[in-house]
Amino acid sequence: MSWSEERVELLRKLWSDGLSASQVAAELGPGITRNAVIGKIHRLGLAERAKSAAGARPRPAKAPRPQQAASAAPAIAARNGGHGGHGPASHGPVVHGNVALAFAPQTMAVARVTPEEVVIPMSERVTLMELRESMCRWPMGDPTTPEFRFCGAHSPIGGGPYCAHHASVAYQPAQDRRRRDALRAPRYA
DNA sequence: CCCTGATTCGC
DNA sequence: GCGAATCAGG
Repeated sequence: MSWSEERVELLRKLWSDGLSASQVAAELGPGITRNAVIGKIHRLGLAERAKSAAGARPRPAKAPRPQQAASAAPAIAARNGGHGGHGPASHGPVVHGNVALAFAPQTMAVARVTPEEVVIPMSERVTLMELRESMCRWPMGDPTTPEFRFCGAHSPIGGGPYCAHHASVAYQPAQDRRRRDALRAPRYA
């Protein structure tokens, strides 16, 4: 992998946009590491960035709290904390089942915010390369375009795939299944 | 432990 | 010039 003019140009753009070195590396594709980016940045003399970008939070750590549905989320974590099975594959289905219980009739009325109503800025979303085990895997955008991203918020739901907010929608009760499925599995022409 | 950028130094 | 390894820090 060499630094073609194209790559350097993209590097300059993304870096000046305030993306972190690892984020830039992910955008440039496999074969370009965070270290490679940082090294190049220094060689290009781009080390000093505008403070606005440096002070900003490049990390997608905090997703906006789902105002009311959040109260149901801890119940899910509590339930999952107790059993023995480890590893994503083993507890996935269990999470699903327990969540259905967590959203008992008295609590499920609160899950009225859809993912589309919660604005997660592009800068906080993550690409597949940036997605970590600890991040929310909720897909955002059209997967057939380069703009496709994942939510990326750190998922507090005991080892589950989604952040509290998206879990609240993903696991809506059966009566809302039609709307839920429309949100989860959009068709792309 | 997750991440950040900075620096060194063998290639 | 390049970037993995390492460092110092949040």
